[in-house]
Amino acid sequence: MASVLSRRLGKRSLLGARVLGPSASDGPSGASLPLEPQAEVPEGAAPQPFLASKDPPCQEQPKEVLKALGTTGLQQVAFQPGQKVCVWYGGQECTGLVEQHSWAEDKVTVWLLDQKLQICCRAEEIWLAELQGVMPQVPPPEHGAQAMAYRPVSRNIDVPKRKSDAVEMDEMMAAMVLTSLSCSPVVQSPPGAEANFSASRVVSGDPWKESGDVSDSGSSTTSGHWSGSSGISTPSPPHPQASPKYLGDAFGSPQTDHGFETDPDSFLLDEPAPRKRKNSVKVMYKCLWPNCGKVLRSIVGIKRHVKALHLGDTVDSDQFKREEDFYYTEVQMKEESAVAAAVPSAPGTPTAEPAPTPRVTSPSLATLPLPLSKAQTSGPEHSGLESPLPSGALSKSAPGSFWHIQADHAYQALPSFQIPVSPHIYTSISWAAAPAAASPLSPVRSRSLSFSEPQPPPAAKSHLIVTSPPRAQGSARKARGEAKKCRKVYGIEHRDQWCTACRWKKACQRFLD
DNA sequence: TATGCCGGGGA
DNA sequence: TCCCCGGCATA
Repeated sequence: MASVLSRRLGKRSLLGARVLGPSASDGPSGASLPLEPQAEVPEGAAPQPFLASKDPPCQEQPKEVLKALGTTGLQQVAFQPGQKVCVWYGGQECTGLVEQHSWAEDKVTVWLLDQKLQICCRAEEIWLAELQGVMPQVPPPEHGAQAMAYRPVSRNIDVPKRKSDAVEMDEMMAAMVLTSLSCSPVVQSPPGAEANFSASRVVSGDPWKESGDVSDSGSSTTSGHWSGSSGISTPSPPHPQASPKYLGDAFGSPQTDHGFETDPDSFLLDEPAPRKRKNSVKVMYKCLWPNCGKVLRSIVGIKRHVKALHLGDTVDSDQFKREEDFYYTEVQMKEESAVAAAVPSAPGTPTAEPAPTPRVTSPSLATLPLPLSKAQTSGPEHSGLESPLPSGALSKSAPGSFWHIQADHAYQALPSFQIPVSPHIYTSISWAAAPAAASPLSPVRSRSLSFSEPQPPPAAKSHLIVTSPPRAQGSARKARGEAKKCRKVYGIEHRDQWCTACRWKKACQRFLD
């Protein structure tokens, strides 16, 4: 556990290092960015600052102008490529050329002449340069088109021809934008900090290609995730809000740094289940979500499962990032059962239906308090698992007194038994220090036995060896008591004074706890 | 490392 | 059944 824990903590520490900081956008642009899902970002996911979508001077002007022109809706303005427009960007009004106007999303891609970069914003945030009197070098051919742009009629423009391309491009841009929003915190930086950088980058190369590099600048590990896929065709990593279809991808947490998320997991994916114990105990990961109980073999799988199926859309902000860590638990089970449990549910196929074997245990797990808060789950494992256990027949019918009733040789009256298979098990909250091991005789395991016993369908679990309650209780390894044992009392040199049990290295019968 | 004790085995 | 001990878990 320690390794896993440390690794997990390590991941968290890595996450803590991610740069997606508050972005401290003091400018007009950054301030509105996180709150405005519609806000656009320069395409290419470049960390270019975004223009203020809500900037009053920006919006009022075009509104008035358009209203004056009898426009029914701002969104109806048609911009044509090459059109010279004004846009509020970087706290100032900038002129640029329209590159594309996506009608479907009402977004306009504008090439800023001053900044020499490309931005994407809503049509309503753009107004024609002529109306401002800022029409120095408008190409004559576009003049007529500009005039038509004032009319909200798309019929004057060859919309169908452009629409498909524009939509496609805008979808891509939107994807990249969303990606950059979630991956590249630099995007939210104040314009001034990035203007030069972005400009130089864009000027020197294809803006589309910049996404990957820019992502690199945001986080070195982030690039590993999607810079490779930042090609023109599929640039978008999942964004749960925008593209729920990507929920299946475990790394779609919107506000998380995908790079940090992905890389450690990819390591974990390949590594064998940590801490295999001598008795072929295999570590599984069980979903603690109520009524789920899915068991997967890999952390990646369980995270993916939790994220995709349970957290999914709720993962919306930093405070929820990696929340899935708290919805799964490590489970140790014997190899055979582990395999049986793992086979039906491959990590790569996170489905809602639990694996056969784990499902049997799920009712109990379903009673677990949902670890909604870290404080709630920060307790040791038994806080979650053992509390429901006493309801089991074993626990109630076999108090510890039974053990104490045993005679001096009680240990001999307790034939050893092995639990061949089963979800016996100790579980531990993933980030809590787990017991060093699940000894076959540990009390934890004993509880686990009772924990598994009330399972309804015994027939379906024929592999579960039903053990007699007294034995189950008696065989539980006694917790180390505070009472002095013969060895301590009499010392090793007076071994003859020890109780028989102590002499035989059995549980002391003289100084019962 | 010391202690407690389970599991196993020999007598 | 008595007795012992290897080995493991835990403090």
